[in-house]
Amino acid sequence: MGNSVRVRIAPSPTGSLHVGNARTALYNYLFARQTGGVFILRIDDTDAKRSSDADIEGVLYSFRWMGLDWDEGYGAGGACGPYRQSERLGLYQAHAEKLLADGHAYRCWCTPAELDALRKEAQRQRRAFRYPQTCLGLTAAERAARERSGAPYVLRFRSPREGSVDFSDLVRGDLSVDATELDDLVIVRAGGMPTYNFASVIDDSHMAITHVIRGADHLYNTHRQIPIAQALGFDLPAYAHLPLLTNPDRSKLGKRSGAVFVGDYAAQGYLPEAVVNFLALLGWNPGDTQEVFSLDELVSAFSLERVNKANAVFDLQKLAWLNGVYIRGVTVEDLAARCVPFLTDGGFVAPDDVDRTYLRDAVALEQERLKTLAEAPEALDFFFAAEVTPAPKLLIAKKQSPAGSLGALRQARERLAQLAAWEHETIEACLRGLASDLGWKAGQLFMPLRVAITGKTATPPLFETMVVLGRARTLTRLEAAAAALAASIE
RNA sequence: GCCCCCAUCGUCUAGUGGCCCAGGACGCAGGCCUUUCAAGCCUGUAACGCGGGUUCGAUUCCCGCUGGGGGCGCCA
Repeated sequence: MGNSVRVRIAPSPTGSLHVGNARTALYNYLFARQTGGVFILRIDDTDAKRSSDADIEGVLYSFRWMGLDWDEGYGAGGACGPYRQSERLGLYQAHAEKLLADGHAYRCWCTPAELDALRKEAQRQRRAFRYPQTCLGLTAAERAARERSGAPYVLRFRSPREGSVDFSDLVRGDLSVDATELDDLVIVRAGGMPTYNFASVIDDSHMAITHVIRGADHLYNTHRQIPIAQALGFDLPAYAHLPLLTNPDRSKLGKRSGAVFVGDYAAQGYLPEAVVNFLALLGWNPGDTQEVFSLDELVSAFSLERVNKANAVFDLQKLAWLNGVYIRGVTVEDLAARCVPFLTDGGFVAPDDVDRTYLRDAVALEQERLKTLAEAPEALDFFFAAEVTPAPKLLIAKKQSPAGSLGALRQARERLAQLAAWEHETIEACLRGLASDLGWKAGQLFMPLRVAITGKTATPPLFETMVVLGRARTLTRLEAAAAALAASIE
């Protein structure tokens, strides 16, 4: 297994996992699992401005939530550690010195302000900005003077000036960029921190990454990284650039469209299974008509060859549908357990005082109605509320008078109170009998009763609801509803 | 502005020269079922961006255009 697949996901610790990065992680995971390879997690935290342990945990939490476990890397150990770039500075420094010594890199003293002015000028002249290699052209004396001055400097990579940088992408085919388009990019910042493109190349090589699978927004970075890797004498990994996820307006998925973090979807009551399934289908398809996949099924069905090139709009409606599919697919016990956090947040049940049986029976009635877990509090409110307050108007049966409706409510209460057994069949027989005695259609009677015991017009089936609610609650609510209707008639 | 990439129903997509007057899914509309709402089932709606080629024949190949996207940081 010396040449087995090794892939990595390298998030920067921003506290939240962007769904685009989640999709990239998923594809890396699927590819690794399918090939029997190794899935590695590296923390790319070379931007010291934003990097705390808490931020890392936030990102890792989302990976775990999706079920993407990594074999090697941050928190899992491995032979290529440490897996946090801020702890690998010595390695980058050694490579920087090597490039400096062999002329592939040079010091640059240009200040951010100077560069900014240059960029603006280039823009004014309507041409692409490229670092003019000012500091490369310094005379030995000038260079010595700057070095003596102790002024801060960065290290720039000396990009090739001729030819082109070519590679064959696993999803997009042959790609080429003319060397004249390449800039002398900064590889080490003032202060010694490496930049993304530099640290990434070194780590991918040192961690023996065989396939770099990342978003298409990195396409140009690949053209910039290849010369660096070559200058360092590294073997190149294979590359696969994934189509971008976009907003409905086709722009790169970002803040402007609301929820973009995995955590947002968890909070909105989406199941990880649905999110994973949905993300997998954005940019990839199995070649047949299957749409619902477990993570394991994805592992065997996935293939880089079937990844698309065109960007994909992140379509909430399809996610919602898939979420419903999964909600209906899990066991009632499982669903009830998943609803608990939302119910406790809504104040409907106390975390440590949940009547599991009652909760399970109530959830069972809403299972095929819920689109998200977050809907549970509102959907189940009447099961947990001390009382419901139906609008008197809704207690009046269709095509019947207020007085007649009041009578029906009272009779229903009386008859139900006398039932020997509180079961679906007995309740149904009782109420259908009442409707028939009244000369009403069943629906005419059932709707007011539904409103009386739940407070709303859209609910699970009436008899099941009464069974779960129990006789006591049902009778109390019928009584209260009758009183409310009576009051409104006067 | 410059460079690169992409282009099938509103959306996710199948399609690799004839099987396609383009298939599936979500959505939407209608129907069935039915005590409401759902779920389920059925039916319908809707697309190959445009113009040139190549070919007996183009959604499929080539070129151009148009449109869209990404990149152009001492962010990743």
